[in-house]
Amino acid sequence: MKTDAILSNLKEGGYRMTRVRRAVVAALSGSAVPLSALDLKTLLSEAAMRVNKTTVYREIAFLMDRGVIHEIQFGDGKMRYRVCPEAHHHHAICVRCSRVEEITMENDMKKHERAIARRRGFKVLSHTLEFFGLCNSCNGK
Amino acid sequence: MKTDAILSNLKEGGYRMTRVRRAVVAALSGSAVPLSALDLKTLLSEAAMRVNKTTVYREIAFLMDRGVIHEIQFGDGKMRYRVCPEAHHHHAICVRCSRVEEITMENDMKKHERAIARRRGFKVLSHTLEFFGLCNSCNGK
DNA sequence: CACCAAACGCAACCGGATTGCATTATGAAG
DNA sequence: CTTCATAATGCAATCCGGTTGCGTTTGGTG
Repeated sequence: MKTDAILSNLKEGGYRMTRVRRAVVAALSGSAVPLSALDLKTLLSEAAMRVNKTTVYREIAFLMDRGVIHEIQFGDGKMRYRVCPEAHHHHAICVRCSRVEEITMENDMKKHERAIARRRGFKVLSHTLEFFGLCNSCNGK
Repeated sequence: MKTDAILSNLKEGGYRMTRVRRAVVAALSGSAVPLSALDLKTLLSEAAMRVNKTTVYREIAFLMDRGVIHEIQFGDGKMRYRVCPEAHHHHAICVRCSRVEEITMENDMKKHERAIARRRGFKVLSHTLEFFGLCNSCNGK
């Protein structure tokens, strides 16, 4: 589990180690699926930890600012969060179980971005790419 | 302008032609940038048409159900809508002027989807891909 | 232990979107 | 032209994810 690595990094950065911070980082780094703010609050509550939703949102903002986590849009109006991977990548999101697989295709995307710049003078600064479908274990059920 | 074509299609489908429907379709098919529900309400109001926001939302749902328009996520918490193009495509969204250009790269995407299916058994049902950056006229300013 | 900023809790608030219900108006049938 | 069913509309209340202002608590250092 990379929870400890994240926490010690933050500690070295001079940030405080609070119960909420520990719990949020642990929940996010231990989850196979991206979590929404409410998901996090529910998880912590189930662990007998009383937390205010504002605190959850502020902890999310804190971790986002430090590049520890990033957000994913599922398209249902709720932001989901998960710990940042090493390199930029995309997601294959299972519409049944919500599990997320990471897809790397940066070489191809770079190629496309260059083509867009060349053909229409549009300078790409960022992009979002998500695949929705059925994961290996959900497919066929 | 394809407003008339859309409206006559709906009419043939047996749907009523109301002032709001006419105005919403005209606004969407005449706009270079995707419009939010509030954008639509404001536009209609400026055309001296008094409309309730609920009606706007319901008209959007109606047009979505019939495949006349589709929604785009800018990532700012507001859905935007625009008339469906003939073929599936993606967007290059200018972060300065919000203008949207259509990008077609379905052959490549199909290739990627097949690769994802082959390599990890993930069956892709749909995908979203948006490029954010500076359009030709905004770039360099 | 004392201190101060970071972190927290609470309540009120915001804005996009939805719902229930009563009312209006479209378009077809007579 | 009138009648009529129902699609469409308006209104008010509500939901829900997320934010803000402010007073209080707490982590961790001196």
